[in-house]
Amino acid sequence: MELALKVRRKGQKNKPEEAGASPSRIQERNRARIIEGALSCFSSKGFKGATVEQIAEAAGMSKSNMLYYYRNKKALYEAVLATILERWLEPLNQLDPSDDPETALKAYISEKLMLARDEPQASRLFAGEVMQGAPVIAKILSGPLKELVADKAATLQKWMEEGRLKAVDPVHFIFMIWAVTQHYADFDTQIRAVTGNSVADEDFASKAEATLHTVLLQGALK
Amino acid sequence: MELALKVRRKGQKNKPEEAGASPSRIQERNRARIIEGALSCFSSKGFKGATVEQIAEAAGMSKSNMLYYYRNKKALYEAVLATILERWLEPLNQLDPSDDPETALKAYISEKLMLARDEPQASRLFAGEVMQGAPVIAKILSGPLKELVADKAATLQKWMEEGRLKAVDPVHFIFMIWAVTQHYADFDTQIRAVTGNSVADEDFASKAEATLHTVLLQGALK
DNA sequence: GCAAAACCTGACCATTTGGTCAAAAACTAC
DNA sequence: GTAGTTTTTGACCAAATGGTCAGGTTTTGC
Repeated sequence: MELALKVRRKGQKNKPEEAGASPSRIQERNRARIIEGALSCFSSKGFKGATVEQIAEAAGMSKSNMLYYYRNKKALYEAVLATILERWLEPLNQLDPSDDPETALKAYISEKLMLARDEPQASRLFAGEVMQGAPVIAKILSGPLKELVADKAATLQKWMEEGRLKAVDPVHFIFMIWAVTQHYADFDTQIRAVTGNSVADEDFASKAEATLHTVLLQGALK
Repeated sequence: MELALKVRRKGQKNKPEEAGASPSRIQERNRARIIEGALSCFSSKGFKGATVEQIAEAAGMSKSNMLYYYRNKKALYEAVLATILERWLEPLNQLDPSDDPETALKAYISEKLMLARDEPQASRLFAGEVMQGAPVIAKILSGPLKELVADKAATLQKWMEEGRLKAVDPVHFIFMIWAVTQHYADFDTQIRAVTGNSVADEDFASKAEATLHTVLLQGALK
């Protein structure tokens, strides 16, 4: 099993910075650890607040070794963002014009809420990046994301014209869904303080999901 | 006009740290400048990311002089948070059991949205503090805020029992209002990138307000 | 087994940064 | 004007931190 995986040849250096060549087992493992540790640190302390030493410790290796894999702090930060970005924006894609609006929206809301539950750190990192003016991901927001939103807004618009959805501004409606679902990750501390519970708790998550479904769908469906 | 304002006497030192004695004109002015500059810096760069030098510059004075008014960075951060906190949590108070639910909720949503428009930096600072685990305001969240939410949840509950509001979880409904309104401040960068507009723009704010009213109220009213 | 490459380490350094302090300047009350 | 107080400054410092580097260790391909 797993034969012929080594493509690298002698005399062909494979510096870890260059993503081209196939990474070794060690590299894969360490890269994953580093990203994980960095996500944890960056999301809870911000870019400046997280130190490379802390991240290295969270990743279970020395600072020097970590810097062997990622040139510097900024490159590491960008790598973490790149890792979470796709998964973060992707779910919106599942909205299809040929779907039943109620079913599709319900599923989308649930998926976003589960994402907030399962990856709260990613949510917070993303939020932090945007709140600081999105210095790293600005182009993605005004490029691919903008197009994606335009596309899905058109889908909502179509449903409205078919009389299956109330006439509300589709873009603002999308923002509403993002806001209420991500809130459960980003403001988890506040929610814990106020309710004693968190979206990590199954019953609480169900209650949240039910409320979002009721309000958003009854508020939007015709 | 403005007679007899000087209460201080000779031989009675008035160190700026002590909030007791009446502050001088200069002190009042400088304190205000500092808080303003600090809010701007902290909200856009986070606690660690903002340097005392930058804050001092934003406040239009030397670092040393700023530290004459606030012992250290942490004290300054706490002062900024204290300044915005009351205004931030207060609006919820206007929900009164004797109000008409539709009118009251509409007004509350609008007020929160206007707050996001007028004080986006405060919103972002608050969000950042909570996202990092609310190290400074934890006690306020689990104390006064928790009580306030419990009280207002009871108000919503009463409206539900009177059949004037759909039976949804009142606490989650409050969270929804917070989430969608603050989103316009906290994610302003993303909203700008995607739509080209911001809640700072009047027409855009109206559109947002209308959408929030429609969805949240139609989703909650009976 | 033996290069060569990949991986890892600890010592080291330059810079940034929060904060101190002594003394000068400006203001206030009389 | 002058003495006492408040305000302001700039020089200074210690700690933290991001990053480098020379060299050691392990792994890999053959």
